[in-house]
Amino acid sequence: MRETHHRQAPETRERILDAAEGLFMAHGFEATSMRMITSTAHVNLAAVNYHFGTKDALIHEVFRRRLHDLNRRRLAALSNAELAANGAPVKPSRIVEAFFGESLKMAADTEHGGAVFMRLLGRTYTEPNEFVRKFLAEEYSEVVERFMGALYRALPDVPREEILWRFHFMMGAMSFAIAGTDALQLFAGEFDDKDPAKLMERLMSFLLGGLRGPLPNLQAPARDDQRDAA
Amino acid sequence: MRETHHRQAPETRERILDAAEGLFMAHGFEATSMRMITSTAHVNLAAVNYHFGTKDALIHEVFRRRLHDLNRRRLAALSNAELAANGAPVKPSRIVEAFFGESLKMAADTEHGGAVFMRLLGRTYTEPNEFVRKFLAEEYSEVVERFMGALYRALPDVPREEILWRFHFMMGAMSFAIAGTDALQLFAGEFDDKDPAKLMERLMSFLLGGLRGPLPNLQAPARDDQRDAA
DNA sequence: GTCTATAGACGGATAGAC
DNA sequence: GTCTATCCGTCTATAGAC
Repeated sequence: MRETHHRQAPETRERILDAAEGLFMAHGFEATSMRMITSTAHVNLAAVNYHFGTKDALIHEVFRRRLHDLNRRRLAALSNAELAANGAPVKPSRIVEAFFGESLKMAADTEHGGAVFMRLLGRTYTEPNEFVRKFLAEEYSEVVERFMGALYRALPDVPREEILWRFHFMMGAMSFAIAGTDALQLFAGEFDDKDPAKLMERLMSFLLGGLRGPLPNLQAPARDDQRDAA
Repeated sequence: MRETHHRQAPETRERILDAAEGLFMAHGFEATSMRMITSTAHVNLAAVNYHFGTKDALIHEVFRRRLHDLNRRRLAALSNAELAANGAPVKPSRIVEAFFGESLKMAADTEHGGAVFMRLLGRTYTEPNEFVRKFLAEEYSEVVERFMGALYRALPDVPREEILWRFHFMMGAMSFAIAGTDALQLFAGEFDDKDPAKLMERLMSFLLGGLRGPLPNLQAPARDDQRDAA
């Protein structure tokens, strides 16, 4: 593996990342060649390998630079909610808002490329590529742990597995919300209203409804002590 | 464009389709080469071009053969619910069950390859590839029209755009439900219980909760009394 | 750090024998 | 319908001049 040079030539480097982000979003990783990236970024073909080493390393860096920021904001939002709760468990709606609200905020940021990135991220959750799955899991591990812990404390009577599934479902809904009409064209031309603020309200309403849905009537396997009073 | 030969050599043809389906699911379209497909199917490399013409045509056929059946079942389920309603609008929960219930049924069919296909389909909803989006939209057009019409009749007081968005969110939740732990490994090893029957109850509970969530407080054009979507 | 040029592998597709 | 052999394009990555 070749050494990367993070500090030099920031301009070229950023141009490559921006171009790659947009092209990955539009065409996927495999269908996006280095040549497409370098010609879009107006840099030389060899510059990518010079700055990032390999295409995989470039992909990784495209995600790392945004996810670092996004997850920091998510954790900060959760910490704020916890402070406001003053020792009591945070309300589930606050937890959901902390996580998905920051997602949608970034998705609404069309000026600094957040919107492009979030659409890329949304589809990457279901990315088959082994190495992409691996580093996404690493980038998310702390956030998942913190948010799941908060939800367990907020919903002590709900089996943890149910909470995990519902969070998973919420991620799916958010993915599609951000992808909007770009991804699935089944409803092409039918979404007249794409105002991000309204999307936020629409999604939150749906997510909280789903989270509060009556628990399914499973023949519970008599687990011991799901009640962690924190 | 080369002519396809649907009736001849069904065995080879089916083996190719099965192999392609599995490999597309595991690695994606671009990362799956013709050579991977033919060696997995134990057929000659040239057989793919003989039977399907091009790789894109093969991809199309992988989807067509399953979607035809799936959408037929969805429409039949909706028709049954409409007959049972006897002229009255079908309950939203019945409509949702008709659509997503058939999805999960196919996802639970591990014997005839339905499970593999549904995981492939789930991630393909967010597929960037232009031509894939296009034929998916075509395959779905009738189903979308029928189900949206049923939901509009069932929820006459809910703005149609809200219904569209919520259905879109539901598709996202279903996608992730089917992808399960395979897609996103954020909760790796934490889903102990993958029983399809329980997944069905879990997902339905979430979807209906989301559908019934209070309508978001958009600066609405003063419609009368939309407290609840269900 | 940036460039040209190219190595070296693999991709989809086809020609033509059987 | 099935096979071998091959064309020709594109890909990632690198060597080496500047």
